[in-house]
Amino acid sequence: MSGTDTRRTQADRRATTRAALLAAAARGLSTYGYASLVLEQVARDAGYTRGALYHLFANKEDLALAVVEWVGETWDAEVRQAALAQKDPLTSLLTMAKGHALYCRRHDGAKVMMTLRVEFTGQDHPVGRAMGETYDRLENDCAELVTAGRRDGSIPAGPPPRLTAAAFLAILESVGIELAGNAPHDVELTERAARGILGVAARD
Amino acid sequence: MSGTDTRRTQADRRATTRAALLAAAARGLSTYGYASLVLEQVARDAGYTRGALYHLFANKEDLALAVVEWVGETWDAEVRQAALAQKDPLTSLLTMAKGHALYCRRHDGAKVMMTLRVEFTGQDHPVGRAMGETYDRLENDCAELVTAGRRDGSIPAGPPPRLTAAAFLAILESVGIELAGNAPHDVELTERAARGILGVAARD
DNA sequence: CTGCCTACAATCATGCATGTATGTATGTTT
DNA sequence: AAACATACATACATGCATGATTGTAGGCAG
Repeated sequence: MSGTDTRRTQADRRATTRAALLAAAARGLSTYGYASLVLEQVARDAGYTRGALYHLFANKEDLALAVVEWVGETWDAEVRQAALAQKDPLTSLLTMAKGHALYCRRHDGAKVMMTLRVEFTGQDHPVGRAMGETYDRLENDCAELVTAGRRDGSIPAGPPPRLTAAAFLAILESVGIELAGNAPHDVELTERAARGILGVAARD
Repeated sequence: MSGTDTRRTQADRRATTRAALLAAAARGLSTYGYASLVLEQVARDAGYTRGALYHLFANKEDLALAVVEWVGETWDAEVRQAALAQKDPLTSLLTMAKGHALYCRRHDGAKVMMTLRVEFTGQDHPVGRAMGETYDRLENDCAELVTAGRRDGSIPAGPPPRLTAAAFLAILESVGIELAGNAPHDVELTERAARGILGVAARD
C-alpha cells in the first residue's frame, strides 16, 4: 500500500536473518578460523543472538558448511563462469587469475577459503572435506585448462598439469589475498605470478 | 667407563626433552594451528606428559613463541644466509626461492609460519606479533633486494618493491608448501613463480 | 478474533582444554 | 651417603564455548 512495504513475510525474515548470520560467520571465519570462531560473537555481529543462530543452523559445523557453500557459489558465479567462457585455455586461466584478484577485493570469501584450507588440511573434518571438494573441482578445471593450453601451444611444456594447477591455485589464494585492496597492483601481480607459473611471457 | 656413556647430565635431559617437545609442537602447529593445538597431544606425541611440558615452558603461548623462534633460526641459517651471500640481488632472490622449496621438504617450519600467519593476521596476540616481526624482517630483505635489482637493471620495473616483496613471499609460502615433497617440481615451480613476480624471463 | 506456528531470546547443563598443585624418581653436591 | 635440586608424572580446579531447554512475541490460518 504505502511507499515501502513494511510487511515482512516469515520466509522473508528468515532469509534476511540467515543472510546476516552467514555474512557475519564468513567475516569471523576469515579472521579467526573455525576453531576460534565464537558463535556468540557471530550472532552479536549479525545483530542477533545465539538462539537465532541455533534456530537456523543445526550447529557450528552446519553453519560453516553453509558458508563454504556460499563461497563456492559466489566464486563460481563471479570468477569461474567468466573464465571458462573465454575462447582459449590460456585466456581462461589468466581471466581466472585477474577475476580472483578482483573477487578478493569485494568478498572475504577467498580468505575464508584459504583460512579453512590451511586449518583443515591433513584433518578429517566435514568442513575440511567440503572445502577440499570445492577446491578439487577447481584444481581439475585448471589442470584441464593447462593440458588444453599445452596441446594448442599457447602454454609451454612444464611440470605435470596437476602440479602446475596446484601451484597456480596457490598463487591465486595467497597472492590475491596478500594484495587484496592494493589496486591496481593486486591484479597486475597476480597475473604476473600466474604467467610465471605457466611459463608464459608477460605482455609488454 | 663403559663403551657408550649412558650417564646423562640434567642439562642434557632437559635439552633433549625440550627439543622433542618443540618438534612435536611444530608438527602440531603446522597441522592444527595454534587454537586447536592440544598440549596433551603435543606431550604424548613427544613421548612425555603435560607435566614435562609445563615444566619447560611457562604456558601454551610460551611454547608457541619458542617454536616461532626456532623456525626463524633454522630458516635464517638454511635459507636466508645462503641467499644474502649471493653476489647480485636477483640471484639472491632466486636462491631464496629455491632454498625455501628445499627447506619445505625437510622441515615443517614453513608450514608453521604460514599457518600461524593466516591464523593471527588481524589479531593482537603475542604469537602473531612474533610471527609478524619475523616476517617483516624477511619482507624488508626482499624489498631491498628488489630495489637493488632494479637499480642494477637485472630486475625490470614493476609494482612498488614493498608489494612485489609481499607477493614474492606469498609465493614462497604457498607454492613451496603446496608442492613440498614433489621433487624436483617444487623447486622448478617455485622458481617459475618467483621469476613471474619479478618479471624476469625464465632460463631456457 | 481465536488459536497455532514460527522466529528469536534467555537460561542452564555438559564437556573439554588450560593451568596449578602435589607427588615421585633421577641426577647432583658435599 | 645424605641432603638437596631438578626432571617429570599424576590429580585437581577453573574457565569457557557448545548445544539443549525453556520462555516470549509476532505472523498467519480458521
